Amino acid sequence: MTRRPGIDEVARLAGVSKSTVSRVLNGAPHVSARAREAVRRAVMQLDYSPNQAARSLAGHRAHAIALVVSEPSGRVLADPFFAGVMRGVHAELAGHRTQLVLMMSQPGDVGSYLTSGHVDGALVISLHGHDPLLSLLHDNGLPVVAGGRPLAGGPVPYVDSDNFTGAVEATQHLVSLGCERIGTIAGPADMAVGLDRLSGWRRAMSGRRTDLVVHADFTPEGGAAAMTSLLAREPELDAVFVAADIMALGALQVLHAAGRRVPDDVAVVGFDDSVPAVPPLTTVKQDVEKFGRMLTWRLLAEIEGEEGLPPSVLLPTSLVLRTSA
Amino acid sequence: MTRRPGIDEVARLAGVSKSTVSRVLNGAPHVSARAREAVRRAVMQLDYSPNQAARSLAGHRAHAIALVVSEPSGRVLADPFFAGVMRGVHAELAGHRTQLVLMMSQPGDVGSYLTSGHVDGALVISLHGHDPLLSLLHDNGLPVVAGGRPLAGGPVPYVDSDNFTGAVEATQHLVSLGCERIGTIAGPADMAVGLDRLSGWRRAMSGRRTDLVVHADFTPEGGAAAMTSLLAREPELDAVFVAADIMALGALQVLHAAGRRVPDDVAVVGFDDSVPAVPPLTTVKQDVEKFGRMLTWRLLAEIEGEEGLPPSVLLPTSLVLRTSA
DNA sequence: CGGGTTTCTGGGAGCGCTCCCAGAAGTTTC
DNA sequence: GAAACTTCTGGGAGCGCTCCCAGAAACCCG
Repeated sequence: MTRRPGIDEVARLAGVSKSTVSRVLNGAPHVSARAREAVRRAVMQLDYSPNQAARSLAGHRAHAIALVVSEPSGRVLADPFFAGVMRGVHAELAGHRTQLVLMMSQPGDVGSYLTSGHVDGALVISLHGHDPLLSLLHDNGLPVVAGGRPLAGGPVPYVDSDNFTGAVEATQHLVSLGCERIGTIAGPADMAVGLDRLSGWRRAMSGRRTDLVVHADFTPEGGAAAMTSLLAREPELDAVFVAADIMALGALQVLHAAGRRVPDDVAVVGFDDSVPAVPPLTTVKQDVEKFGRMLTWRLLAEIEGEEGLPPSVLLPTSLVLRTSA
Repeated sequence: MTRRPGIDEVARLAGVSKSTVSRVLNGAPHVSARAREAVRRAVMQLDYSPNQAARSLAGHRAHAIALVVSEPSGRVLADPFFAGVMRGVHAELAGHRTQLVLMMSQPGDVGSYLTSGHVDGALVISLHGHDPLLSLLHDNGLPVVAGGRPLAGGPVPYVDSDNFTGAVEATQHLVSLGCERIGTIAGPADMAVGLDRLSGWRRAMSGRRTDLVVHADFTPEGGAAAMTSLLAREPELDAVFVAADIMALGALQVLHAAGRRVPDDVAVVGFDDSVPAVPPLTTVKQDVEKFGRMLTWRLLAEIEGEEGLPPSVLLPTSLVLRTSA
């Protein structure tokens, strides 16, 4: 590896000082067009790329943000929801000269790592229960935005989908179909996304039987187990609202194996619009890429110290009718 | 944000010099047990965490590796294969005090960024065609390991699944079932993973009709389109080897919509064992998490300058029999 | 056309570590 | 008991930038 050129080499070649090169690189004002052009050419010619470590050290900015997956299992990585969010994060980051550092929260060390100036801010996703991580970061003055409403509340801004309304619409659709015994495979009871979708189902079910609830963990296996138990509890079940397409995949397998036709015997509505299934799922669509973009935009704005930012953002959902209900 | 303690504060509290603290932090030899313990306590007490930027700058090590997704669309992010790999990468990285920086290759800038000492090495995944990225990095002396055999060959070590053998087994299974008109939905023609699985199919089909090939792009939509065109070309089709479960999902939808029963009318074998489907897919299983771990282990070993490393690794696959064939 | 203002520029301190070097302390060997 | 190690320790240069400061150059107005 040939030694990389430094900023002073660029400066020498361009016939200006280090300071001027630095200004050009950082888009600072007060640089003549001539100097700017000379630097640009020198950079090109030397294929210069500034040393990130030195920039961070001198500039007190890490030029990086963390995406913290607050879940040891890494389950969320396999979730199409996460993939979409990540695409959005990347899209928003493009052009910001900011790197994305991925972390999986092993309770304990992550907090102090993050608050030590290694990143300029953090996106925390898949938050469970009353995880103290968020307040830890916030109290240390690190800009943070949560992906999904934190169950514990608190001052940390968040971006979330309108899970409640989405669930209401999904369930109302099942009701309007004339279904009588409508169950739900809910998300984890320690996540807002799980509770909000369940609340939506409850709301739309008001006046009806609301005991057909099984919580699962946003995995296909969890969905399958939940479906099995729902079927055991109510063999006459004729509809189910599944709080995530990924769980619906498992549920669909169980229904198929049990000889129940979908939608004729059991109508199914999912959430996320993230996976193709047989039969194609009627589901609540959310724009996950936008979710990721909003999250990132919000964090970058926070880092830049912008004023008058909305505390939180709720993204709309919409029901997509297909075959399963 | 209260000012973070520096290494000299730790040194003062522990009653030793900066150098000694540094040695303890980096696990260097020649430190007395007494000093080591004193430093450990001071670190604890101050909740000290070293400044990464300064470490990198002074130590000429970034303490980070990049995971480069060589695909602008970000398609691969949504692939369960990628999720598994990422879990493996993380697992292997744990305990190595090394961060994971995620990059999506926008041809051009990535190369010079990576070779500028911002990371100690790179994992390049989802390589298409004769992408010059790999040789660019390698020629600049950056440790690199490819995830999936690079089509262009070259000296870069890689980790891959035994796609050829997997495809042979999958196809042989269809043949042994007595299927007559066996098609394949192959992966992209500019990726080794696509070509190798296709070669496997061809090999197992020797002596038979091998024109029923449609390439697709590892997405459900691509799989659906390919299935449609296959069906149009050969309505009597009675089996299909789909080079990825994620594409099989789309294919299954098309078969279902066309009124073809699986496996009675058309037998389907997938690859990856990554998604639950209706009916459950007979598929070629690969251990993606191990894939990620191997990749990372290999890269870290390369960075450490270990000798006698295997040039490349081929992971075994196995056929999992379920309902679809 | 002189004083103010604004735009541009270079010099150089210092960010918080690592790592080389040289010296102190402790251990072995004949 | 002196020489020859080995183990431990502190001092301090320097990694490659950013950013503050002060001075030079250009511009503006009455």
